[in-house]
Amino acid sequence: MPIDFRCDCPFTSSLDVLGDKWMLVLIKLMLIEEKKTFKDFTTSEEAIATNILSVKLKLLEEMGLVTKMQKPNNKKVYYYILTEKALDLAPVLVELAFWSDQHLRNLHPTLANGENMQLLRKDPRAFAQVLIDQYRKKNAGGLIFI
Amino acid sequence: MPIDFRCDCPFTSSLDVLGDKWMLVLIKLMLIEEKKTFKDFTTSEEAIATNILSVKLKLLEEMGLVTKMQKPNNKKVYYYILTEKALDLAPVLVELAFWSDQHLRNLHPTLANGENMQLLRKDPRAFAQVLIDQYRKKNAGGLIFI
DNA sequence: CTTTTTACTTTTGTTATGCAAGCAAAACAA
DNA sequence: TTGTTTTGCTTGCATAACAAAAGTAAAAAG
Repeated sequence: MPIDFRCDCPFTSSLDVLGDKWMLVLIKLMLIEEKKTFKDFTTSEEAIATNILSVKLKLLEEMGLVTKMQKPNNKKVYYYILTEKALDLAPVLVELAFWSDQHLRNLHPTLANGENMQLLRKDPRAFAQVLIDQYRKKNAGGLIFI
Repeated sequence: MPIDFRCDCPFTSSLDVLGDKWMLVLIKLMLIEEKKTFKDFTTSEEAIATNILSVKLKLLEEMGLVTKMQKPNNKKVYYYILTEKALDLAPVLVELAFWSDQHLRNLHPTLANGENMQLLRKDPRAFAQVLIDQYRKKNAGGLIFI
C-alpha cells in the first residue's frame, strides 16, 4: 500500500517514511554492521521481533530502499541489499550519531566511543562517504547476480 | 521516566529518543514554522491530536530539547522554545529534507518546492546554520524572561 | 459578570508492536 | 535415503502506543 503523506513538507514527508522505531535502525544494521540475511537481523543487539522484521523488510523493499536477492547456491536464504536511495541516507544517520555523541552521553553513559566515533567527530561528511564506499565495495560481488 | 536505550549504538540511541512519528516534526514546527504555543501546534498542517501533543511536549521538555516559559503578561499561555540541544538537530532535519527532495518526488508529486529548497540543495550545511541563526534571533527577546 | 481562549485531561476506540508458537521449504547429516 | 536442523516467514494473542472527540478548569477579553 502507498504511504499516506501528512502534508507537502519535505521534513515531515521523510518522517512519514522513516519516522518510526525501526526503519533507520535496519538501514544502519545493513550499512554499518554488515547484516544481510533475515537471521543476521534477528541476532542484532537491538533485538527486533521476527514478525516486525518481516513487515519492515517488506516496507523497505516497497519503498525501494532495499533489494531482496537469493544467496548464490542457496534457494532459501536471501540477501537484503541497500539501494542507492538508501545509501543517500548515510548523512542522516551520521548526523544522528553526531548528535548522540554530543548530547546523549549524560543520559546514556555506556554509549559506544570507539575509533569510528573519532572519525565521525573529526569530519562527519567524510565519515558518511567512507560508509557508503565501504558498503559498495563489500557488495559489488553480490550485485553481479541481480 | 527515563528513556530505555536498546543498546550502546549512537545511531540507535538517537532513534530511541527521536525515532517516532512526532518528535522531529515538532522540532521542525518550532525551528522553521515559528510555532511556539500549544495552539500554534494544533493548527499545523500535520494535524497532531491534542493529547499526543501534550505528551510529546512533556517528553521534549524532559529530554532537555524544549524550555517551557510563560508568555509575558499572560498567565495561561506558554511558549515552547527550542534549547541549544535541539538546535543541534538542524543538520539532521536538513539532511532528511535533502533526501526527500532527491527521492520522494516520484511518490509524492506535490512535495514543496519553494525558494528554501533551492538554498537547501545548494548548500545543506549553510541552510542548517541559517535556520539556527534565524531561530536564535527571533527568540532572543523571549529568552530574557527565563 | 459572561464569553472566549487556552492548555490540557478523559474517554473510547484503533493501530502498532511484540512474544511465542507454528510451518513449509531447503540444507545438512547419517 | 531419511530424519534433523536451519531458514524465512506467518499466525494467534496480549499489550502498548496512538488518535479522534469530548470535557474541564482557569485565565483573559469584552
